[in-house]
Amino acid sequence: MDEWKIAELLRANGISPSAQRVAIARYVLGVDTHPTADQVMTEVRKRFPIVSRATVYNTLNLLLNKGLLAHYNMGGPGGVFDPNVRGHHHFLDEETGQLLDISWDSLKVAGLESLTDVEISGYMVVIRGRRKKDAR
Amino acid sequence: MDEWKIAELLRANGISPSAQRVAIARYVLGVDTHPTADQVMTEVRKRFPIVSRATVYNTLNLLLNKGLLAHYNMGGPGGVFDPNVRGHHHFLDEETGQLLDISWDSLKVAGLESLTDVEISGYMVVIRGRRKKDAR
DNA sequence: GGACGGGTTAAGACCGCGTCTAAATCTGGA
DNA sequence: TCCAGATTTAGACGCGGTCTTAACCCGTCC
Repeated sequence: MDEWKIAELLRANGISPSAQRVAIARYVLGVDTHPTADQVMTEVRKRFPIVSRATVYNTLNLLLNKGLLAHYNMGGPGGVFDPNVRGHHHFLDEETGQLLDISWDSLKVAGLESLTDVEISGYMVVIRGRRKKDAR
Repeated sequence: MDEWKIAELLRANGISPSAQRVAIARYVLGVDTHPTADQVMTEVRKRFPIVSRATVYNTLNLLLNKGLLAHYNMGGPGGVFDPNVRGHHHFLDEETGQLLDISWDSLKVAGLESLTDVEISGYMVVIRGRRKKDAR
């Protein structure tokens, strides 16, 4: 996504698109991995050398609040960010700690209707395991 | 569970049952909530006034390594411990941050067999939402 | 009994992640 | 251009958790 479109997107969500914010959003909304805040900072600084830690966190929190980004705390220390805000599931590789996406349609969860006393706003399946060596 | 049985259990897992360890294990293996490390320390100190933070963490990690305890990092800061190590699902209350257990049998996940390139060692469904006021 | 030695504990230093604060800087409108 | 509000920066701070070091306990050997 080019910078213009990112700026558009930010504006559409009520965020003034400063240079720093565009750089951060451009990176984090485009990844197909699940970067930590620190990885975001490192990557953004390659293009935009001096961005303070506070600005990175501020911007990530802005994007979170606007629903443009999701945030998980699965294993390991520190949460990870995920630009894929549509429903999907996760696979946590126990060897590497890597978190991989599993498409929403590949799994079905039955029995949610039995939870009568809660309003469900979302759910996901979290699978832990290892990738098979021969299939990698 | 009385102290004798706790000591037995620890010994059976190769942990020498010191007084501190028994006090910690007795509390954390008996709760039906999901305490943080800090809550464990506070509760244990009610019975065993002076236990250092290091000892609490050491013991919790011992129990984790022996598989007597599980540890999650869902929402909010700091992980929580769970003495229920059999499979079950979780409901995360978005209002209070509370984490509740959902029995394994109440939900069914279909489609796991489509993940052919991984060895699954475990999985759970994580549901986010709010408890209905009128049903509480 | 007294000395030794391994395992356990205590207290506090330390570290990493994230937030907060205060001051400097930028931006856009009058 | 000038001003006011928004944004950014650097560093202090707070919290959760780990590490270090010394003290302690307890069984064994002399």
